[in-house]
Amino acid sequence: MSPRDPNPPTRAPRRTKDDVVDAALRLLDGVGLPDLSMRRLADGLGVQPSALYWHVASKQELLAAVSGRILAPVVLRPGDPADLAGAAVTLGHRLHDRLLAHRDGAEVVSSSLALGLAPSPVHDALGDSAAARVIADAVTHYVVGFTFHEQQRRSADAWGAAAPAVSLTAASVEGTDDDGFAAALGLIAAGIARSADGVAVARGA
Amino acid sequence: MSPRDPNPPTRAPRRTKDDVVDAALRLLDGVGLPDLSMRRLADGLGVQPSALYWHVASKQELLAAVSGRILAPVVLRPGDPADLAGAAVTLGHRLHDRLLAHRDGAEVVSSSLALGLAPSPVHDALGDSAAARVIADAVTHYVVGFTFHEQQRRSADAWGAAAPAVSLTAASVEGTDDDGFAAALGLIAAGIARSADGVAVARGA
DNA sequence: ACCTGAACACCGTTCAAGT
DNA sequence: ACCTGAACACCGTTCAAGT
Repeated sequence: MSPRDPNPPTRAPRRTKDDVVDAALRLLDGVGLPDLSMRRLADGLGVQPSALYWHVASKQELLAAVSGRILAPVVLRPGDPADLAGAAVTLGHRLHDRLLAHRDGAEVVSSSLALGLAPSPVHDALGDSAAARVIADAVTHYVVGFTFHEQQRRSADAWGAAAPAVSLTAASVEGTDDDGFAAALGLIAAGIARSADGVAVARGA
Repeated sequence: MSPRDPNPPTRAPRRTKDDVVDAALRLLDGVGLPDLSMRRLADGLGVQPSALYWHVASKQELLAAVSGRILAPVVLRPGDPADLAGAAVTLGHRLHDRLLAHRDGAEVVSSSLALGLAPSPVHDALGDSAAARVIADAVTHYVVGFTFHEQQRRSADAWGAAAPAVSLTAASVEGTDDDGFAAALGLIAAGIARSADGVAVARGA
């Protein structure tokens, strides 16, 4: 065991920032955002709470990294529509899917985006022309907001079955949310197709 | 001073739920959502923290009541456009204005709406036809999300002047946000006008 | 009807010190 | 480089008891 031994004596296992973000994402899925505390996270990693602050500067920065993980697959891929409207709709659905893939995903991403701590994947994918920015804004805020609402409804239904409200009016139990989601996204797409470049809108008081 | 004296001896001033909500809204404007605690609120009212729980069941219920106050003026008024697209745009601008009128207004309203604890004024104003619901969803989520982002940007700029980013690309310093906002809202309006009733949208993987 | 006092079970974050 | 130990300054909420 020379000082340069490539296999030094096994020391206590140490963590990397990636490990911490991994653990945070799994804890999020396990207990939800309200119960995702730095102390619980440290517990799961077998570490003191203060140790986390060697890896991340704050809880907000950690949640931004978690958001980055959630959003990573929201990109344009070969074979995707080349026109702005088509690409925007594709990205919108992909974003929706990713947010639903993790408990409270929309809420986590919503605040990270608002704080400017996570890059917006739709903006990144569509480029930074003026028209693209407007479209990315509309799609991103609509999808995140809709999914946030959707996820709260689901967890409320799951916890207490406090009267399924007026869900009788819906024909299909599972298809309803997705249909409403797709319809409004189509609305935005129709707006993109119609307004092309110049958008005129009357300012209502 | 009979037992039925209409002007009984002045007792210690007591609070109503309205007083508590008023104080919460003023405290929100003063210190922002992260520092709006039940203890601070109780302090301002000259009361023990536990006393608040006689008036409200939880902090979330209190914030929902605050949201209700913020959103109260978001209604259709005589003289407003009668068509769905025009009414939706008018309500969108009115909602935007109300959210900006209070510190962290968009964040407070965003979670109250997601939790279903505050009624959505755009949905209420547009009625509950299938088309109206889709439009109300698009407008509400877009406006709340955009304004949430906008308010975080503003308070970040205000606190630390940590590099105004790429704001040089914008011609007018103050008009920029509003222009982007109106453009995307116009996009949605154009979608409403175009899709009329039947919306066809291709589901991108 | 409205509130106090005291407690329960927690938080995020900092920082000197250890290895 | 990575973590411990201990503390600081807080939280939301409950509940018996007071007036």
